[in-house]
Amino acid sequence: MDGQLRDLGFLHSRRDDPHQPCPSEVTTEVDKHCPDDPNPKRSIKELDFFSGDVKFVSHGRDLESDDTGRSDPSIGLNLFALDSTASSNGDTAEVKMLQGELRRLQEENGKLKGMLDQITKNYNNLQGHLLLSMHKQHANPDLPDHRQKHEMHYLPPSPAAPAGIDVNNPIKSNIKAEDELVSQRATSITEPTSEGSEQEQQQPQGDCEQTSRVSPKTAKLEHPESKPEDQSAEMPLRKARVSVRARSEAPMISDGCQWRKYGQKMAKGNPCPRAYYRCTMAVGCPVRKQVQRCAEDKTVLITTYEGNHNHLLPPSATAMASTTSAAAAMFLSNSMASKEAQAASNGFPPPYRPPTIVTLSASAPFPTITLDLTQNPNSPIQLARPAQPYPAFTTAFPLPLHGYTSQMLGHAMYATPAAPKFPGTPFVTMGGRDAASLVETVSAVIASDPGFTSALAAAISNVIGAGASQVRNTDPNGSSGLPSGAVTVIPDTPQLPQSCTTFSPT
DNA sequence: CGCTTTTGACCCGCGC
DNA sequence: GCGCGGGTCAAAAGCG
Repeated sequence: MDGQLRDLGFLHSRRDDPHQPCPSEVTTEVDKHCPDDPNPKRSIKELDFFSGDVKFVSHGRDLESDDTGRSDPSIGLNLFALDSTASSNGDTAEVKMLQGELRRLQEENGKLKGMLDQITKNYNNLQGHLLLSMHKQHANPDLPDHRQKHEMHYLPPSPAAPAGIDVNNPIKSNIKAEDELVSQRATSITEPTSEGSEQEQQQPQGDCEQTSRVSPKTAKLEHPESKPEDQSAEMPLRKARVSVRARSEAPMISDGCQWRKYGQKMAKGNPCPRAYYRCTMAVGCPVRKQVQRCAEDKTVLITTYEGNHNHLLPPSATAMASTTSAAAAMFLSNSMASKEAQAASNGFPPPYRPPTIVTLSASAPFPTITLDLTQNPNSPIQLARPAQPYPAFTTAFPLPLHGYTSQMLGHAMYATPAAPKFPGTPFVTMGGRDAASLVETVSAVIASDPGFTSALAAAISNVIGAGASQVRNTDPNGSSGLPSGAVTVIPDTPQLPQSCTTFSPT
């Protein structure tokens, strides 16, 4: 998890927060999109959510890895260029002050690392408990009826989900995802093949893991000869979607996939038109997405995904796909056993008390889980250390970096009927499976903040002093020509080993 | 010229 | 049956 958190890279917005002035001292890619942008059309085109080649390396890591006061050139951010300049100016007092600050930051980094290690251990323990309990539940034929019926709602009617996560069987996919997360946490993730998915589902119930993945109920529902009335009665939710709410001035967020617009409609109750896109990365890809601005807040862009990709996704697309699919899986699995999840969550130790809430509606023909990246119920967000030297982070970076991973999910997650409105519908807390997709959701949360890049730049410049180095953002297309002093962000956004945009348990 | 976007028409499900 | 709204189609227009 250390690597995952450190590598929480992601995401920068091509179009920065419109409410923030373009940085002057700190030069970022955002500068390209200032009003004097020579290519204004491009600049406001899209908010790049999960650009795969965007990297972010925590300065703490730099400090730890290099005590000489020089940053790793491969990282590209010369955080300590001031040392030489200060020395050349003979300002030894300032140098000493900076060195003291450096030591203090190193100590802080060590503390945080220790905290992170502890969290990682607890997380792994929790995963183990969760998997164990899930195995027991699947192996237990005396499962309560309501639980079994819930499971049947979402079991796969088709042989296999084509791309990655078996969103039609979230328990199975979650188990797999968690297994792989445990075993390959720090390794690069390769794209799964659809053949792999098929093999998984077609394998006999041999070992314990597969027994847990393929329950007798699963096998029953996979056979089309099941009574139609049974299916219709047991599957009230014919389609599910994942909606992402993000604040952006751009007409569309860039999620790494290629989309072609095929329609636009005026939706009732919203003065903003709804645009319809289909994935064009592969012929016949069934994935659709709708993009519409929120009626209440036009700065909020609502992107709704539907369907499974039938092709492999580029790295830049897997983060969003994993996020949405994980959210969908969480939603489905949680809706299966909301009571159990709530009971379980209440038993979690404080760091793992699931922070995410889900609202469910049994009447929705198209239940939608909404990743709301526009608000933070835990506001105001503060860093763990109040007397911190990164004021820009506390003001512009809406992520609670308390060190407790669960709190990173401060943004609410909703499951609603198609319209992403949040009335006072009953909600349940998410179960421990949240942890499996924590990183993806966190990445989305960070991505949601269009001011993240500028905040990062401001924070760094605040640490090292203005003008020490130019801080640039990376161009998702790699065309910006990263200077040596640039902030480099690790591209391997942590992701689930599988990826698909979302799911359709039809 | 090929691809994408636009936009009116059409289809379908649902409620009355 | 009718109207409404959501979703899709497909011809025309735009663009590089």
